[in-house]
Amino acid sequence: MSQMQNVEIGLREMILGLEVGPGERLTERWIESRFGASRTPVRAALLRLETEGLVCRDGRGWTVSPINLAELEQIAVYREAVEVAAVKLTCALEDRTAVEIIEAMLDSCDAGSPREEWHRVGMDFHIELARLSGNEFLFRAVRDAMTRLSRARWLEVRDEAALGRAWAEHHAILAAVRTGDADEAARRLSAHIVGSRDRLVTSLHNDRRGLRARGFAVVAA
Amino acid sequence: MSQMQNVEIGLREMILGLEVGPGERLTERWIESRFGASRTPVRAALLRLETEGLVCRDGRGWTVSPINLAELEQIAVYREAVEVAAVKLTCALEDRTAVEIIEAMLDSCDAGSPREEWHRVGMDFHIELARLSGNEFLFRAVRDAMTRLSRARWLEVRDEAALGRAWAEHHAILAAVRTGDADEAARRLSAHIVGSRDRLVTSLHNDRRGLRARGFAVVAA
DNA sequence: GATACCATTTTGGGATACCAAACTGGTATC
DNA sequence: GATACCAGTTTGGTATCCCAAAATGGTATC
Repeated sequence: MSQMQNVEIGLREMILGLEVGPGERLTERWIESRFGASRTPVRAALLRLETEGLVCRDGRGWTVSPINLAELEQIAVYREAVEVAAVKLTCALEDRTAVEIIEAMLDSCDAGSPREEWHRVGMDFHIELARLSGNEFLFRAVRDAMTRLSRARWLEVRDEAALGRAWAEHHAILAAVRTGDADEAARRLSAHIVGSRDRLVTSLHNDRRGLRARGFAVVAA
Repeated sequence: MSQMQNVEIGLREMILGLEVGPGERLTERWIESRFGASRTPVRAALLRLETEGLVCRDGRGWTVSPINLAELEQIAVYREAVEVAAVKLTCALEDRTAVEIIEAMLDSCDAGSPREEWHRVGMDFHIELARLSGNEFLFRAVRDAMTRLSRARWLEVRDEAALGRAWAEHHAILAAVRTGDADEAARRLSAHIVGSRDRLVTSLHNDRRGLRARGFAVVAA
């Protein structure tokens, strides 16, 4: 494992896990000492994370990207476009048995599962569903979009009801895919993405004061 | 202008302009001497171009990404998803007068314009059309996809008829956008992308021997 | 007390030195 | 002639050094 991957993976985990807060300043020297690497791999890692939207330039320096409500809304529109395209492709496949793997993944989560598990499975559902399409670009688009959404989903004040609703919607989408009903799958997927976005943005909007109090920069829509 | 941008822009131009052939090996030291920069900015530039898909790793080293026919086909599907989503958003806007700027851009190309001009305008049409949607992610997706297509479009043996057809299709799409007919715009845009892809892939497939003879790596579909 | 100014420190951009791994070319062996 | 092997070279990965610009903090001035 090269130092660059070390820093890239470690720093990404810190950012996605909110160990460094959105909006926080980062210095190359701090990262250097934090991971015991020199500045060369640190800079390489920062350049990569910049393309993922997890860090951004702040004048000359680096900043952990703030949570941006306007961006979250735009991402939802983007997701709708690419995820619906992907699921339609998947429905057109002859062999759609792979959906069962995703169903098993969903079912591995139950009431006793930790929050982290629900969080991860909720993202992987969309990523793996896109992967089934076989289109590398649609897949990467979904994966990258979910990465950008990851922190916001952590911050969302999720009630149990929302988790259960998402779980049911995911299953309904898979059921449509299993039968090859592209229109039904697309309709349900669209509704799911739009609904999730609304709940997420509303929740973050209501909580933005508390989040800022925790040192998390939240940019309004 | 920082050295990193220098190298990034210069190397991107060399790759897109086919001054370095698809599949060609690149060494950091060669780029270093070619642009009079040290390895630090060279590495930063390579990392960026890697995310654009213009260079890729080849074991430990770097390679100018080969032309990949399978990738071209997948990109077309991806483009269809994001461009259609973007144009539908644009049709839903109240103020769509900005399409006139794009029409003027198209009209700036005539029979006397150099090939480079047609090439650039043909890409910018799609990029600027996506920009009108106001969705940053859809815009970036289209821009990045067109960047990846750029070299293949150069290699395509274009007859005048194909240029004229694309020009007419572009105008027809804009006409539909101007009247706000989202379905019509989407239909025409879809057909245009699919048709362009077919011509492009067919042309490259037929020419792949000649291209390989020129030292251009072409990966089959 | 507010502010303008200057010395100091910090920071990112870049250049270079060093190293280990991979590659190359030639040679010796069969 | 083919092949195994070895020394020399090249290459990317990393660490470190230098520099100019920006941030910082203290001080003098009003």
